[in-house]
Amino acid sequence: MNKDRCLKPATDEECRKAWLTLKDTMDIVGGKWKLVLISILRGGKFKFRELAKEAEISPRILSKELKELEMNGLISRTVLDTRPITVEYQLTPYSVSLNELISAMYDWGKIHRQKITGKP
Amino acid sequence: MNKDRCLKPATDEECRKAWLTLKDTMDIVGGKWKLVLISILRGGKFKFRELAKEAEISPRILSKELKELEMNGLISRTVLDTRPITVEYQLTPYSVSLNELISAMYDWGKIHRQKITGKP
DNA sequence: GCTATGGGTTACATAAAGGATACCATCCAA
DNA sequence: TTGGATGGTATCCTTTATGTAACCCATAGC
Repeated sequence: MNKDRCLKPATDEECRKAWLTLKDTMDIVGGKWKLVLISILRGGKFKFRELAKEAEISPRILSKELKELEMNGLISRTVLDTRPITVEYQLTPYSVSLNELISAMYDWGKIHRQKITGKP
Repeated sequence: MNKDRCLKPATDEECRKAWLTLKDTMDIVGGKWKLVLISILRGGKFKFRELAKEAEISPRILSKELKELEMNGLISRTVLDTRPITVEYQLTPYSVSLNELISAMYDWGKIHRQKITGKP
């Protein structure tokens, strides 16, 4: 099917698949924190508490979000043999595949803000 | 700032703005129904009950989602002078500005599914 | 008046997401 | 043996999102 539009010639099944794919993406980078954490991690490696402080997120939620991002191959978790141990989180090479998407979201957000505020 | 990465040289303030912009976008096209409705409306005009049936969404939620999409200029609502009156919803020309974003979401969803399932 | 159609709204209930706080475990150093 | 650093968990609670069912309003036909 045409990826840009779900036009009438497409079957219902094809249309459904199209937005299921969109839904998959939303499930993985949607929610309040995923893109915030990815944005922060674009700045380099962070330890658990550093991330918590940077994002102003509670440890419970941070822990959950990091697990989900790791499960989806977007970040890696490295335990360092220090005393006491420290854990570093960083983006994986695979996470680069999100660049276009994030860029598109950022661009549209700017376009839309211009439209709403009327400012250039 | 560099729109692709939030690197260390950027100030905290700039980083914050970057993900606030991402958040704006998520607020408008995120959630369970927005992209589903936009996808459906790419197929043409729909009346209220047609949309409800097509998306399998309850009238209460549909009403709310349509109002939000309309407020953001993405769809238009036209009352037709029929008996009883009917109301048509359709995408606005502005909604075309979302094409790149939706395309990027769709592409990444496919890429990611391939990675997860291992299938081509 | 009774019923049907189209476009919703209201009131209520449940599910999912997010947050605050305290706490646990380990290691080490004073 | 007490206390700080680090990486979390456990518990409880609030807020937001979504769902269900019934209902309201106008009009038209019978």
